[in-house]
Amino acid sequence: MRIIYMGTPDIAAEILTCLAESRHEVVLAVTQPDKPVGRKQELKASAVKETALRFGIPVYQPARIRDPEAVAELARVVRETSADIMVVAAFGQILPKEVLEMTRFGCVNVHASLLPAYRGAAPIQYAVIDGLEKTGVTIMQMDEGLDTGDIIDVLEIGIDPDETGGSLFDKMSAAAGPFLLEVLERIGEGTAVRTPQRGESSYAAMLTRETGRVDWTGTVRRADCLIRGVTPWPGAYTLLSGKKLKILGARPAPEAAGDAEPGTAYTEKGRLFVRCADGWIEITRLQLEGKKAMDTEAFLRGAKFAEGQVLG
RNA sequence: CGCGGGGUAGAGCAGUCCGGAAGCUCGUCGGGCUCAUAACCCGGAGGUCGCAGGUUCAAAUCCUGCCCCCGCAA
Repeated sequence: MRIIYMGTPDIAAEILTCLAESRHEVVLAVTQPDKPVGRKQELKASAVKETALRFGIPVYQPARIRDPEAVAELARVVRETSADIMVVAAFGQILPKEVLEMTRFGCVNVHASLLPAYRGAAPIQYAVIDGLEKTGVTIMQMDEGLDTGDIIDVLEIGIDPDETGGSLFDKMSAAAGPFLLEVLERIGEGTAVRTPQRGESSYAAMLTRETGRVDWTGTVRRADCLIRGVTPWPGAYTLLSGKKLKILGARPAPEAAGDAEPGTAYTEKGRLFVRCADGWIEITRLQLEGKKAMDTEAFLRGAKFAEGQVLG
């Protein structure tokens, strides 16, 4: 099939790679405009743009896909390339009806959750934050709502006890491409079955940096899931004497005994434990504002800690 | 010119404001104690103090320029 692809971040780029290497032809990659990034505010291309350029696929970066100008451009490409379908994965913009109906097979979306749960921007991280045991990839026929279209197929993916947002991202990225190819096959043959979404829906809003702030008054399990879910982005953190302390690695420490106020830090032999409502969590790797990331053991050699110090 | 922290022994830090012998914790090497030990005791090695200039009798410390790392913001 001739495909118009829309997507932006890493996961979308991996799926694009899979398509580009398949027998299908990607005739255009639509992605978000380059954005200023980093300390120097240099413009950076999205992962999808970089991948598209690598495969020699034309790139289109409309500020708003709903603008008449952008719709007209897409229509032109569809006409000139006889594109059959649009595939959308983490694109970041809502498509107008004209675009949805522009090609023979319409628009299909690859979404990283078992819909209708976790519609929206951050389904992967929230699956970990909420402590789920499984999630999945859903491919659906897009409609005008936000992740509300009819389901074509789902692929379940297990979440490990030590899963992080990043590791789950990798698992889903790797699984999504081949799964999509399979589904495209059925769509092309006309054997794809579309089923309305059933069950209770939920919404996974975009993560902000504040999402990563650990609430030590919650349970160990909640803190553990949150830390893993927001790792490596936006990253978990707490405050140490008013400075931001990133938590890069942590694990529940059921072996640690004793009670203390939530947030109390306890150090022993190069290890650092923090008290939650119902137990202790060990921080294994961290980074203080302005400093490099390091293992807790190294950090504690600098002896910045007073015993009984409270974090948060 | 966005704001801010930092570059000192293998690791993590103090010392810089108020120039005047290079320190701390850990690691490492050797010895001792011990049934034994990641515990304890004694001793040792290891550093062009990011780079280049300048001021000074004397610079990690003051002045100038440059390089690199990181937090915020976006």
